[in-house]
Amino acid sequence: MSANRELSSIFQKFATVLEISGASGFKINAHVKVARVLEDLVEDIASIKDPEALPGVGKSSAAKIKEYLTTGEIKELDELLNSIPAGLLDLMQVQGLGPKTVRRLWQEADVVDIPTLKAAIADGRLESMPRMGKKTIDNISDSLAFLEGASARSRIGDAMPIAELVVTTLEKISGVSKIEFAGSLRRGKETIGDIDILASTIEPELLAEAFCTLKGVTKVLVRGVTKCAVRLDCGMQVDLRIVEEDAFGAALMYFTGSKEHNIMVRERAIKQNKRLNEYGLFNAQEACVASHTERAMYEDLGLPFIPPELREGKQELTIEHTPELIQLEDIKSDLHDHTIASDGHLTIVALAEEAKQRGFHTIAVTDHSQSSVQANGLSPERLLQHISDIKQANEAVKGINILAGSEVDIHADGRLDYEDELLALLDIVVASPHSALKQDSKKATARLLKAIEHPLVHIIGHPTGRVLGKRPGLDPDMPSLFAAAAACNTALEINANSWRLDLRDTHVRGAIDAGAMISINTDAHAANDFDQLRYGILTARRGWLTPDKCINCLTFDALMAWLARSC
DNA sequence: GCCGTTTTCGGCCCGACTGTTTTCAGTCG
Repeated sequence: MSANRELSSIFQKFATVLEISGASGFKINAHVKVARVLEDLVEDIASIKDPEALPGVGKSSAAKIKEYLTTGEIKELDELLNSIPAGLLDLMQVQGLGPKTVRRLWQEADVVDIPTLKAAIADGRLESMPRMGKKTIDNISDSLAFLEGASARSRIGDAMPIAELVVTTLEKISGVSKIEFAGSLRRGKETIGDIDILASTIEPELLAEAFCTLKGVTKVLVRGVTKCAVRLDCGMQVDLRIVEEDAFGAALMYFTGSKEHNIMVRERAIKQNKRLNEYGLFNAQEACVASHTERAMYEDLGLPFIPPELREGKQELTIEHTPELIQLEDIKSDLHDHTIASDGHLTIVALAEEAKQRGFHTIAVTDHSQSSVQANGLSPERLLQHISDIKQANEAVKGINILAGSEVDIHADGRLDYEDELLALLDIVVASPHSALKQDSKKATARLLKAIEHPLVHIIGHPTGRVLGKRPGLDPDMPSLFAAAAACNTALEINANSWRLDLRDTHVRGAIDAGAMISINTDAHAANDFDQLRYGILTARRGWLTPDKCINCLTFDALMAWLARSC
């Protein structure tokens, strides 16, 4: 919900202002935590009577939330903002500049924003400040230049192949016994800040040297004994940690995070009179009781193994058994794909052959409908011909079932882009929003509800229409969509394309808790689009999805029975 | 500011690296 997003960024801003103002770190963290809770909240914050019931939201934050919802502002924040130059908040985005330095720059060198910082560097004003040597100033200049050209976070679809290339390159270096990526990438987050690589080696110098001279490295940011960091030509930062092999599990757990998960696990250790850090789990006598594998660490803490995708500091520590989360191998069909009939690059047969190679028993051909002119959407006449072509291909291609379908546009008012008589001829109907993606929340909710409740619709494709980093997409009341999807047995899609990942992770959890079924599809337009399925799986796992809640895991007969269900 | 299976008060994760200083503050994750 947009109010959730607004309030989340307001609390984040609050935290930054508090930092610059020199407030207690715990108070700052409390605000960051509230920002995070609001960002992940699926329900509309305005519909929650008592925000204090949310974990991490106390009396004071709840009052601020209510104040904002009623008046559109938070007085305390406004007063704080008035006490410092607004540009100082931008300065906090510069790598290497923290609250102390920003404050000093302001009070001792009249630096109030990025332009005045640049001017201060140019006229040599900073050089006279204590603890401000040439290297520090050079680093600030470098960070400023980098900040101008960089986008904040990378999509998982960009980061994953780079991380895998770094790992496969470095594992060949002499002495390396273990190497794996950790961090938010291992947790499968849709966007990644930087890539964390963890390695064990008997020749650390050799590995550090190989890492710092990797192809594409434009700057070595850190070069220590156990820690190195580089920046790549694509703008991404990669960190390498070198750890003892015996402590690999402890380090992997620590550097996989999330920070919130680590804190929760650490607190659990403390309650058991133990101490946990990146080197292992230690008892009261300081003896290491677990460190080699993550599994051993969790076990000693009395926890089942927690899959990395669940480690977000939410309810994962309350589980009694490791949930059987969905895996790539569980997917037996792809139910949303395009051919050259609309904007795809493959023929029906080529698409089917590609799907067969991936081990699917079924592929659905769902080209665009008539209103998607930009995507060469099919007129009713062309669709009729297409259905005939698909049925013919289904006869010709052995070893896979080809379903005749459509990705039919959901108009702004919720009507579908084909008449019911035509839709009834199809094996499968995926209904998706493609236009009017800025309409208000109320209209978007009504629009999507109408599509979910339509008896001929099987799946809602990329329900919000968001594109990561480009457009936020629709902002409907998600819980009411989940309830309707459960009641009508309409599946909600996780579009696996890494630009979309829509539904997002938190929505997946909300949908399955409400009893709705999920469909994970690649929306393939070309052969290698099938490779993106892994990102859909990671998002699904982050949403605690198990195979029994996903229609793509059904056998062919079960899938056909599900498609034949009545609303 | 938030929280509670010892607690409504007293904790709140903690180590590595850099740059500058000469023993450590600041930043990062």
